[in-house]
Formats: sequence, structure tokens, C-alpha cells
Amino acid sequence: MRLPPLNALRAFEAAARHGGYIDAADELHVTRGAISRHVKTLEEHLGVTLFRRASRGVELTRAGRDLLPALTKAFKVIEEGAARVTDRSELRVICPPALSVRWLLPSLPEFRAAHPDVRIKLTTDFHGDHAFDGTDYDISIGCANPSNQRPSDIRVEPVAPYTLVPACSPGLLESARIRTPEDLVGVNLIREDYPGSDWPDWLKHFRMDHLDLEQGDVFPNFDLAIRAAIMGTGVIMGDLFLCREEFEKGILVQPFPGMSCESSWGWYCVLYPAALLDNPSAVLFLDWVNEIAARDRQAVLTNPPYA
Amino acid sequence: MRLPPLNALRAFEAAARHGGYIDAADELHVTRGAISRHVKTLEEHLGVTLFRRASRGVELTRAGRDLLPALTKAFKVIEEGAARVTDRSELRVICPPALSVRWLLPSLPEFRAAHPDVRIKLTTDFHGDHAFDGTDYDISIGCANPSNQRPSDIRVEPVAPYTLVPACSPGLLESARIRTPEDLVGVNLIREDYPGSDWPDWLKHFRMDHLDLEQGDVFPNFDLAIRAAIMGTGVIMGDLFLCREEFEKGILVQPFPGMSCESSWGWYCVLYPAALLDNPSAVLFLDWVNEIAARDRQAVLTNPPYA
DNA sequence: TAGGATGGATCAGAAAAAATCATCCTTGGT
DNA sequence: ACCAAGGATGATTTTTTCTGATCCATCCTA
Repeated sequence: MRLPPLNALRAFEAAARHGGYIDAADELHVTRGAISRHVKTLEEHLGVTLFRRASRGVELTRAGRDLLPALTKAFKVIEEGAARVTDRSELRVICPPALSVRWLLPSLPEFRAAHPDVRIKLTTDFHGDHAFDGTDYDISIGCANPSNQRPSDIRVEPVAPYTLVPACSPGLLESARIRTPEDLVGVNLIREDYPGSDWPDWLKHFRMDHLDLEQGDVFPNFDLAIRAAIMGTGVIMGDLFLCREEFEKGILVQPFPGMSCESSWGWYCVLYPAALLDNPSAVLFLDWVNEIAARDRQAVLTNPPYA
Repeated sequence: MRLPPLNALRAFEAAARHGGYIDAADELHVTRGAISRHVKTLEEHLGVTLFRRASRGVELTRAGRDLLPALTKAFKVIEEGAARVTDRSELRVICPPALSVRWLLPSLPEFRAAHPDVRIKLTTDFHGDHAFDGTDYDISIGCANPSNQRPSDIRVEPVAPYTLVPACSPGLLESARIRTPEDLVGVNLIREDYPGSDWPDWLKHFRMDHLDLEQGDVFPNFDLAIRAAIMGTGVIMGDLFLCREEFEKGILVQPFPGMSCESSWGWYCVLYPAALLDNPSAVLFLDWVNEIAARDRQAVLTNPPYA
């Protein structure tokens, strides 16, 4: 059975709910005549009388009484669905797993405490530089190449450099006698199971392309890879920003101090549509992100390479 | 929040469900361009992008994905509601309580057994001659004055006369020494709690208007009043058709044989819109009603007054 | 018991919405 | 490189919808 004319349904629903055409016409901002016509159209489509035309006004027939609740409910579902989709009262933020878990998430409670009225909806997942267009999320935090061409209405603000540097536990450094990059041959080179390019980037930069990566252990994300490295499992291609704490504590060390390079993925960045600056809550959040970014970035840039 | 344009919603729902405009256009019997426009309209209304325009076809955004299920559900609710209201596969019959319980209902199983595929939905309630117009019910069985003016498309077929005749138990007849209508003074005149006119009609016909009805016991319906009379509680204004069995069994008797008159309510009749004759199931039912009506009516008309 | 008020139905014309047709654009596949 | 697929778009036409005026029946009130 084909769907009845929707506008006629809406007119009937309003008329039935109000028990008359005049109030319905008022609600829908049209004239009585329009409602009258709609109801007639609907009755003809259904082949059923919905209103009994009484002396004074109209009265629902049984069919009309049966139909009304279904329509009221349907329109309510539509309205709520639309409202939910339209709702921009919460900031939708997406951030890849390692960055989220190792940097953003630990500080987020601080922001939430300071601004309890700003609702942040954090999605911890990959979102790729290329994909962000501000439709699915308001703010994307992740790797991005600020120099990449991008629609002019998308703003990109750097958070911290993505500095590739091999890392392993002090124990492994000793036991495997890793002194020069050549010593990596035969060592377990840990990597993420993600089409990233951290090892390839570094190996290419230092012309070590002959090293075989396929032998290394694979972990579903960078965070787990780091934990494996801490336990002395192997050598990871770390990052000064994300592994800062481990380097400071000395539970991870750099076998080749100074031998670092930037990732081809670009810096860690915050991306958002320029229009977002009209939203005071968003501005609060962006300012705060910049603040903690500057703080943590500073720590990375000023500290000497950890050995 | 005001409801979005409904036709645009339908277009979007189809497009989202099919994952493309072409199939949606096909489903709604319009061109791609129409769907494209509708989606755009909806996006503008909501202020939200619903489809990400990809190289090949479109892809739902998060908002679109969120919206789709609500719409699909809403349209399903509407469709089901409309289908239910449109469904004319069951015959809706209404019949007042006493007539239903004492005449129609006892025979109905016989019809249902003979025609198991004809679904009868019996509502046992008052429906008044005046009210019947074929919208709420297909067939109304009850008191009707065949001579009353009525829309020409409503058929009225007589079932049996509504013949008013006082009745009581043989015991009461003796103990209260009821011989002439004048003996009713001071007797418990049982009546229904319904704006009927059985006693008034009879009293007026035999010029006994001076009898006081207010003293008599009141019962919520005629059936219960009859039971009370059988128990010797008082005198009811009975009816030859509905009390036939009691008269035959002798558990009710007529104090004044021959003193009967027709009710001002008219005969028991079957009312239905002429168009119902296009429905074979309805014709089966109407024929059957006529059949049992003739049978039971005959018994009333040919039998001598029960004394 | 007339006259005004209420509430719906209806008609012709006006306005708005929707659909179409033709064409354009981007992109992916061969 | 070219073609096909799939959507976007502009101008135009068709369809739908709304309006404003008027009609009609009934109820209410004086």
C-alpha cells in the first residue's frame, strides 16, 4: 500500500488533534479551506471517512479515531529525529586512539571541571586528515599536514610535531647491544596494524630501506605497541610527543640520540570549520586545547633528546 | 521545532535506504533531479549535511545515518496506521445489548461455522437509528423506524416488530392479583436505565398515563430487567420478539392478553449502506440475518398471544 | 423567531512547490 | 583517453496548494 499524501496527513492530524479545522489551520499557518481540502484529499485517498460533518464542527469517525494516534506518533518520531540531528549543543570531537589515550583524555577532566556546561562528545577513532569536512564531527584532532590543500573554510592549528624516533627499554638496549641503526637487523621491530608509515618514513630518511619490517610484532594500536616496548619486547618507532612521559621516566630510551625526523603524516593538529568560531563553547574548548598543546609541546621542544 | 518538509523527508529516506538517488527516484516514480532537490531542501531546512557527495554516488554523513532510522520508522507507523484504517476485510456489526444477547449472539456461531472466512466483528452497544451512517460500522442492527427519512444510500430491512406487552412471572400474577391494567397501581414496574419509551408508549396507547413509573426498579439493560421479572420482582414492559422463549416456556406470562402495541422506536431492523451489497461477505451475512429473522419473526407473528 | 455567530465546503484565481528535460561536472574503470 | 555512472543545476512546465470570497447549515441569543 502506497503512503498517503503526507501533507494531507499532517493537516488531518492537526485537525483531529484540535477537534476542528480552525485551530489546525492556525497551527499550520494556513486557512480553513486548505485544511478542508487536505482532509478531503486524504479521505479520498484512503476511501474512508475520517470526520463526520456535524452541525457544529466536525467529529472523528471510528476510522479517524483509529488513525490519529498513529499519525501523532509518527510525527513525533520525525520531530525528535530531526531535533536530535539538528542538535549542535554538544561538541563532537574525534581523536585517534593513541593521541586520545595518551594526551587528550588525561587532561580532559580538567576542562570538564572548569566548564561543566560545555558538553564534549569524544569519539576515539581514526579520522584521517583527508576525511575531515566538519559534517560528522565539529573538531578533529589528529595528524595533518598543514601545508596540504584544503577547503578554505577548514582551519588547521598545530598541536605538536610528530617526531619519529626509535625507542626501546633500557634493558633491550643493553642485551641486544644496539649501538647503530645497523644493529637493528634481526631485532624485533614493533609496529602498528594500521596503514601508517612511521618505520618506513624513518628508514627512508636515514637510508636504511633494506631493513625488513615484516618480521616485527604487530599491535592493533600505537598505545599497545608502546607498552610492549616498555616490557622489552622490541624496538618501536616512537614519537617524542606521545612517549614523552616514558622518556622522562627512563622506561623508554632512544638507541640513537638525535636520529629523529618528522613523520610524513605531518604534525598533530586541530582541524575545525571556520564557522565553529561562532560557537562560544567551541572557542572555549579550542582555546583550552591550544593551551595544553603549547604546554606539552614546549616540554618536548625544549628538553634535550633523551638517551 | 517545526516539522521539516515531509515530501523532502520521504525523498531523503528513500535515497538513504537505497544508498543512491537513482533507485530512490525509481521507487518514488520521479527523476534523479527531483530527489537531488528534495535532499538539498531538507539539508537547508535542517542546516545539516545529510549526504557526503562522493566521487561515485553519495554516502550518508553521521547526521544522515542518525536521521534515517527515525524516518523509516515513522513512515512505517503511518503506513500501518493507514492500512489498518483502510482494512475492510472484517464486517463491523453493531447491535444493542438485549437484542444482541437474546437473539443475534445465540445464532452467530452457526453463521461463523458455515462461513469461517467471513470475519464478523460484533460490537454490542447502542447505536440509535439516527446515528447510523455506515462510517463507524458496516451494519447496524437495532430499532429503527423504516418510515423515517434517511439518506437514500442507507438500506433498512425489517427484522421483527417491536411489540410492547407487559409481562411478569405467573407467581406474581397470582400473588398481586393483577387482572386489569388498573391493578398495576402500586405494583413494581421494572424499567431500563435508558432513555427508552417502552412503558410510556404502552401507557399512552392504553390511556393509562396516570401510572407512576418513578417507583419501579431500574436495571442497566433490558436483559437484566427480564431476569428480574422472571424471578417475580415486578412487571416489565416486555416485547414479543425478545421474550418469546420465556413466554413459550411459561416462565413469563402476559397479564392482559391482547393488550399490545408497537413501540414508537419502530421495528427491529438491519441498516446498511447500499454500497455494502458489493461486498460478497456482507451479502452472505445479510442473507443469513434475513433468514433467521424470518424464522423467529414467523414464530412471533403466528403464535397466539401467550397468557 | 429573526439575526448574528460559528464552523465547514467550495470555487476561481494566484502562488508556490515539485517535476522535468537537457546539460554539466567529477571520477572511476577499461 | 574515453566512456559510463551518478549526482548537480538551470530554465521551463506541470502540479499542488493556498487564498479570499462566498455559500450554507446550524446554533445561540434576544
